[in-house]
Amino acid sequence: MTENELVSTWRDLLRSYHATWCALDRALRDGHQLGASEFEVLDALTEAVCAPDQEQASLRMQDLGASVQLSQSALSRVVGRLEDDGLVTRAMCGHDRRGIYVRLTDEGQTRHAKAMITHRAVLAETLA
Amino acid sequence: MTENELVSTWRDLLRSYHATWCALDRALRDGHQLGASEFEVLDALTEAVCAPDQEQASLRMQDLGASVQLSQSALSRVVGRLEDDGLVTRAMCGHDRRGIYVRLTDEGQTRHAKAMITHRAVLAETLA
DNA sequence: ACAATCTACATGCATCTGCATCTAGTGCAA
DNA sequence: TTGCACTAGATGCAGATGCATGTAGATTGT
Repeated sequence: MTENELVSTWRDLLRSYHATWCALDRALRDGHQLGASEFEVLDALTEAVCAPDQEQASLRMQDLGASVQLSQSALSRVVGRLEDDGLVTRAMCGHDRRGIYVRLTDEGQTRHAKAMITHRAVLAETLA
Repeated sequence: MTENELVSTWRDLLRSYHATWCALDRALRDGHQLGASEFEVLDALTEAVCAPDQEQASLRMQDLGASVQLSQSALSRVVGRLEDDGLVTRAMCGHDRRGIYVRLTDEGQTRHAKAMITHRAVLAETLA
């Protein structure tokens, strides 16, 4: 890949990323009172395969962090907002009391399910 | 493109974007005291093809805005920082006194030329 | 058992961003 | 000319982010 190809690949990437992210954020905010980051976290929680001895649909912060493009501090705050909104709960982890399990509430599942329709629609329009 | 393909395309896009942007920002900041947005603007100015009756390497804010993934207000502030840093100058546009021409200074050209090496290197590593 | 070290998550702080709005200048219409 | 709508760019403000650090709990070596 030549340097010029590299640069124009990067510019295309920037362009699609921004267009899609902005469209997603606006659509989710207008239609579902969710930011794009909030949705990413809900989406990761929904998709999480449950490990054997964990509660349903719950993930440790660090596992969540691995599926989401957010720094550790940003993730902590996004989860905080979701908790304030009643969409997730935080629970202590029994065998490692430093750990926090994040679990979707029923309302969280519902909100995510509705928002997902918007999300997929925006992707279909914008990434086409 | 199925919905699943769409979603995984989007996730890949998110991942490469974040990895590359963060790497760029860190490398440019550490090595050249420039944020990634500042570099984008310098890069756009450098590449600008000069319209007939305009000064060399200068662009109106709105033309700059078209080449860069920033809102109008964010662009205004990035240019402000670059000006404070002595890398660009703002000049009134003669025939439309609302308009502002942004022009690279010599130091701006020098700084961009050095930073470009880092920039291209990071792209080569991270977008590979 | 205890001290030192490491890990998980939260938080203070500075910075950056977008939205809405403001100011100044342009252009058209009566 | 005067008035009104429109455009270019700057800025107040609220919110989000990352870095550095803080706190509490776990782990390791002696």
